Amino acid sequence: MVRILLAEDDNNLGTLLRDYLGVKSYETILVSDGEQAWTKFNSETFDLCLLDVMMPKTDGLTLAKNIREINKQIPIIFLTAKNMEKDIIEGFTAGADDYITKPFSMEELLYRIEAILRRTKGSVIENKDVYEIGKFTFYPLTQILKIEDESNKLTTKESELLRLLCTHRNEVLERNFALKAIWVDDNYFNARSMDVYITKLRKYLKRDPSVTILNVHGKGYKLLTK
Amino acid sequence: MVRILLAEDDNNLGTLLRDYLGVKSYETILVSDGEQAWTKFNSETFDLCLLDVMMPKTDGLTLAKNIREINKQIPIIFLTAKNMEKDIIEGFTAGADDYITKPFSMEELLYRIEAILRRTKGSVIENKDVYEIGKFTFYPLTQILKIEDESNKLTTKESELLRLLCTHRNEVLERNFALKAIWVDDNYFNARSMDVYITKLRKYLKRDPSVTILNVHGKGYKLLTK
DNA sequence: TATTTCTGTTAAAGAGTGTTAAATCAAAGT
DNA sequence: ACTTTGATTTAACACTCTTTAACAGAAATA
Repeated sequence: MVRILLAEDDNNLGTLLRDYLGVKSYETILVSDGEQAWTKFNSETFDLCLLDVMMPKTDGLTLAKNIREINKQIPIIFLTAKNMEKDIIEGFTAGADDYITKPFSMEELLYRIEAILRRTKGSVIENKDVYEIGKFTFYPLTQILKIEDESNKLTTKESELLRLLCTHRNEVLERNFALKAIWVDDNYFNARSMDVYITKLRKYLKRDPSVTILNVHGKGYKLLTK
Repeated sequence: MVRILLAEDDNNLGTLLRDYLGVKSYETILVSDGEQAWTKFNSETFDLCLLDVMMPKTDGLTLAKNIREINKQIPIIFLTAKNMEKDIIEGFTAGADDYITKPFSMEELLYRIEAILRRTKGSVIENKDVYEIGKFTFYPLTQILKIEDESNKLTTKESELLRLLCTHRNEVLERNFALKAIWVDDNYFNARSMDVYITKLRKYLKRDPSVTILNVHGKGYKLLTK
């Protein structure tokens, strides 16, 4: 059972998140300011912290700094407002941590959480580490894509994108979702970068013609294995 | 046989839905509050839940949460009032689930149900992935339309529209229905856009003169294969 | 018949995508 | 610190998809 400490002062959003994460079977403890969060953190054990940056008493960034002093491992995800200075956040999110910008969809947040847990804890989550794609076998952990005699070591970005396509097989993987998940920021240039990676993946996947990455105009991509 | 658990406290609407879904050969069990629904859910097996959000005893959202705890797979569609907070619903409908806003047409609901079953269970429904249209063969998944030697890769919109025409073969596909299904919004411009696509499809289908897309003035289109 | 609304068709504009190559960046070794 | 290597981003160009505009014709309505 994964335990999450959620510090969020907007009570509506807070309970919504707690309930949603609960449904997804994460045990989530909700507190509404930085001081409570600090107290909770010191009296119980958690696997992940979800901290609003703007909070009463102690703000999220300071809180994170304090938490880091006594625990260098625990993943921290910040919930930030859209207009927040990027520099400030990035200073704190270096390392294994991450942040997500309001407003975000529940699905997005869930993806971040799973991604981080996948990296830190080993396979708490349904961390499938083998995908069969037509004649290919894809090992996201080692980033290796095999077909018959040939074996390719994918780069990080290639592998992450292919993995997302796999988890959304036969349905549309939305551009924005993939961008936010892999590139964090979904600006024009990252979008173009992603296009380049789609081309790379298509090149790899050419050896089995029954495998296609289909574009859905204005939406995203669909991985088909006919 | 697909089994649906329908929880709806308005008895008129409830029986109406049950009968309609019955005609469409979904075995539908109707209950009128959240507690009954919970009891039924635990004593029998279902393929899909259709839950009114506002219900006596246990409301739909809470019920869904309970159901989720013991079954992570089953698709849940909420029936919601028009004025309900979108955020709240979306929080719970992320993932494989969906919701539909009252008032809705039966056909609309049916379309949602089929869409969801298509995604979750593999092809319970006429998730036909091949349609024969006169001398043509149409593969909606890969968006390919074949006739004899010629093979055309359709665009997303072309393919979706042709697919809808196929599922309504020999009956009228209503403009509004197609617009909502494909374009989401049924405003003037999208309607004109759809006209353009009808022209495109007719152009493709010219090679077999026994295939016609007939206009039904003021209603929609009918795909005929004589 | 006159008028309005709806449909058919074509072409253009605008936005999105595919691809290749060069530039930049970052890590690792010398 | 310098160089090398490989990954990633940026740039450039061609092309595709979708929407919008424009005009013409058909069907309904008064």
